[in-house]
Amino acid sequence: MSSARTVRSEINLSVIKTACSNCNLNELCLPLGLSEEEMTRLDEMVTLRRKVRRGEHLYHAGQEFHAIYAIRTGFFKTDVLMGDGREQVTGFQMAGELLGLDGIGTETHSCNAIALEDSEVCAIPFSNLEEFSREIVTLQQHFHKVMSREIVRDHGVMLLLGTMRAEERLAAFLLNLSQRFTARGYSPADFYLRMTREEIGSYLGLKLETVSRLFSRFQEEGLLSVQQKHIRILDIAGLKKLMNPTRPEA
Amino acid sequence: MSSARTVRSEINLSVIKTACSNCNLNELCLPLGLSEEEMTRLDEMVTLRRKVRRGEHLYHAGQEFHAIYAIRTGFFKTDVLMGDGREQVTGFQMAGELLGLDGIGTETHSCNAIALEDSEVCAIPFSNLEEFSREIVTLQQHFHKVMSREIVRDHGVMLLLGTMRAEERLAAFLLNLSQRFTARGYSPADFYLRMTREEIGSYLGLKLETVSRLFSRFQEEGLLSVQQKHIRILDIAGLKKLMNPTRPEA
DNA sequence: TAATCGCATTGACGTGGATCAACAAGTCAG
DNA sequence: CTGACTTGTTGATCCACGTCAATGCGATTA
Repeated sequence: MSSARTVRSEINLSVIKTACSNCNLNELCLPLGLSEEEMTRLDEMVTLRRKVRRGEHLYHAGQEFHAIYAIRTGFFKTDVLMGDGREQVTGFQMAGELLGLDGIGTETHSCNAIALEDSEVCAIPFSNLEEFSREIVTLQQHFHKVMSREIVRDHGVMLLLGTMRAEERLAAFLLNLSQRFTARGYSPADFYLRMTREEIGSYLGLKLETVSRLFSRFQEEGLLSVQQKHIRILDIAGLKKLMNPTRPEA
Repeated sequence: MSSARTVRSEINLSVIKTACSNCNLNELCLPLGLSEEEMTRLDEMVTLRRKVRRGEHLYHAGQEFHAIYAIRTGFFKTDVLMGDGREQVTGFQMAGELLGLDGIGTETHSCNAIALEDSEVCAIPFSNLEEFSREIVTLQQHFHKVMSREIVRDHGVMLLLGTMRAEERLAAFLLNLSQRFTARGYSPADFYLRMTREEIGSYLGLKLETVSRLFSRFQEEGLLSVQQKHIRILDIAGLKKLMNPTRPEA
């Protein structure tokens, strides 16, 4: 149906045409809720696939913005850097999630997006996205929801950073990962972390030593089994209780 | 030109029709960038004015979402509450800024919006906003930018909460307020805080005593003059230097 | 002008997490 | 397999900020 899928062989192999309509992520990603017909129209949107290898940037802070990226496979972190080198990780993103929303406002990316494992993304030129979302109401609504949910997620992180204690933060973090892995069909209780202790710490506003100690303590307490990056959650309820301590008095 | 502005006298006075085209805030608010003709079309959008008195909620977390609110006059805070009563203030909003973006994703507000002084907002039914932004490209683009900037702002708060020390946080907070007052034509250096020390502390991830002590210290150091809620910034450069300490070594 | 109330200031002291430091365990190149 | 390097663990100590408590101050009402 779309002759645009023909790829001239001399083109860089890491940049190839892709189609939402036969992507198994479309239930998690931008096309959610679109009819088959709308989805094939979405395919017309010039979406290029791009490979990003572990450690490489998908985009840099300061770089000009022109596309939103949907993660096809892999795992990313986004961060912002302070003048003196301090880093704040603002999020970890996995398959089906969008990257680059931060760039719309100023037409310049405001953070760095770095692959934590070899990954593949679909690039969606933003002008196309805006054009299509004027025509396809479902797409417009869904896109607005995605942005709004990002804002709500950020508020959750503020709550975490502003008012939770270290152990609550790590528990919240693990439960969040668990839930997202589940949504992707992976085990809720058994997974490999793609990020270092330092990156976890940066995200949670803690130092890597504190994160490491907490992992050890959670293990001692029978909540987790930890072998470096391999985590098994042994007591989900216990973790949840850590996060939501019933108020001491009253 | 718009007969819709006729107000039946029996209608609750706190809910009256309003028009963007003769609002002096339109350079800061949603209509930014619209042509005169587009602006008059925007007026057709059923925008109702609503008064919210000091201490009252504009909306509650959990309440059903149907409108975005543009602040006409006044000052708000938004916050999220934890099960055990801990509060995280997620932002302070002033004239021309939008409230309610958090509700789009789930069609339910995820935070509380509370007036810190007697205020007035314009309610913009979200379905209308989506409809109009399908027709008016400028409006669509501007709305997307506003949402994106909210995300970027939130990342800034994460940076603040996750990696800055107490004095850096307060300096950043004051400079941010100063800049926003300036954009509204007020003095960059002389203003009244509308929020308590506790609310500032909640926003900055600090306790009210720490905030109070920092105000005192900044005053001793000649950076500020503080008399309760009346702040005069005496040394903007000094505050900026506090926020961006040149790295000690290297 | 006194009484009440909410908010702000200040001091004394305690502590959660940071810092500093040593070491262990992976990982990768050759 | 070896050595170099990155990442993770653990202990000892420190300190920025929290906690607890007393006092002050300004606004409001009587």
